[in-house]
Amino acid sequence: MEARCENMVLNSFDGHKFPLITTITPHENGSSIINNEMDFFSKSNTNNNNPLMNIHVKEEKEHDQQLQLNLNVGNSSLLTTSRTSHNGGSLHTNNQAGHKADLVKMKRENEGLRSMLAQVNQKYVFLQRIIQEKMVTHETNDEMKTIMMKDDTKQSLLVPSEFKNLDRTTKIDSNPDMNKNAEFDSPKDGNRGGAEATMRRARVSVRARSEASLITDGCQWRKYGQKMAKGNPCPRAYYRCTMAVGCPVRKQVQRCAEDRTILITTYEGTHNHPLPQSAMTMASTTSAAASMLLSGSISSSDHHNHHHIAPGSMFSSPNLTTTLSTATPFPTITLDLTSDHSELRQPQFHFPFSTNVHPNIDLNTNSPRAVMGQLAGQQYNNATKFSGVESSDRQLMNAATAAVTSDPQFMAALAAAIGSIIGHGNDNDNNFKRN
DNA sequence: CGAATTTGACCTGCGC
DNA sequence: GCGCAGGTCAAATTCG
Repeated sequence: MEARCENMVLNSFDGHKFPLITTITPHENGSSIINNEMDFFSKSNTNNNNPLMNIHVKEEKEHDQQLQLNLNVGNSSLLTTSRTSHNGGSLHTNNQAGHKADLVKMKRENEGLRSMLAQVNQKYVFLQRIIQEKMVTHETNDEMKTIMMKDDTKQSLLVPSEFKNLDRTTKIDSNPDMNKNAEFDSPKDGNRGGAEATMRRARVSVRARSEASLITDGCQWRKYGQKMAKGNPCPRAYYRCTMAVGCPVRKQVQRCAEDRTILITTYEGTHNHPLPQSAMTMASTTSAAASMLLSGSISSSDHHNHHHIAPGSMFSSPNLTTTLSTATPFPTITLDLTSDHSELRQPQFHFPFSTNVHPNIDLNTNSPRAVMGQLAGQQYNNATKFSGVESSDRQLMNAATAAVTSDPQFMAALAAAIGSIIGHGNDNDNNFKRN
């Protein structure tokens, strides 16, 4: 569906007769790139009423096949990013120097995006092969069933429902509806069983330095309570979202006891209404973090709470450190935006897998989907290699890998979140490239 | 005067 | 069962 929409956009110029500027750019690998640029500002174009006339459209024919391939895997978010970057080259002047500078800049962007797409595709194929192998051997099905039959209660607590459907999954993204449970809903939702409701009460805590009593997240909040919390002289304030009637989202705001310049904002729930653009960054970030938390909440029955991922983990950036706590009644993921936080020098992503795995992920790409794929693939590799991992854990790892990478909703949220992080980073988008 | 905030009461879950 | 702590409710109060 989304891919078809993208094609509609891409093909929306078919009926228009814009002059085509063709240039040939030598590529570093020896081949040449054919650049076709529609000149919307040509004097010959007397009937130019296309609403996209200010958009500088460039198409690199060399990459048509790759682009289509990624469309087919449902990677629309990346394409959106790609098109957005192209939009940055609007031609509002006839200044030739500026035009050339724009071209050079966009060519660089296109090369980066092409690299991202290639890596995404590579990871996608890799993960798909893994899943197909498992499907062929039925190893996953049998062992997962065995695990589920061992302790139904524990299973329901530890394995999100989308994982239970894994044995019915024959193709990634074949049934997006089955992944809807990745969302966490209002704690007031009475249809939830105890364990499942607990899973859905995942919280995302954001630490940020602020003198103000609230951080600006673009939403409208109404304070409905304040309490003194144990162990903190600063009161905790309770807010609910008032952007829509019945929106289940709550947030708690409290100053850090150790450093009162740090404001800790904890979000719970998912907005049931459209968000303004100003609210999208925070909402998508917290949503993605919560989804990651829920999707990663696969743990064996032992209580080794922390899973450490070396610098370069998916939520790490020069200004973002992520930790996860299972000490609280509800799983809480913390996004630390305080630039001088002590853990910044050793950013960690605590993941509630039972094994003390050190993936040491080499994120040599900026692509959100590639990051996800690398993370998932690396988890799979470590799960299969690590001698101390129990067989059931390996299977759960496999299930998690498949489910996380097959959940388009989660992928979209994660892409938005990482995209927002990248958007605030440097121009080279190297926030995720660490060693 | 309506909306937002404050604040004490109340409810719930959990550990002992 | 009791006490504690977290979370929510709603009447009272404040604010624009």
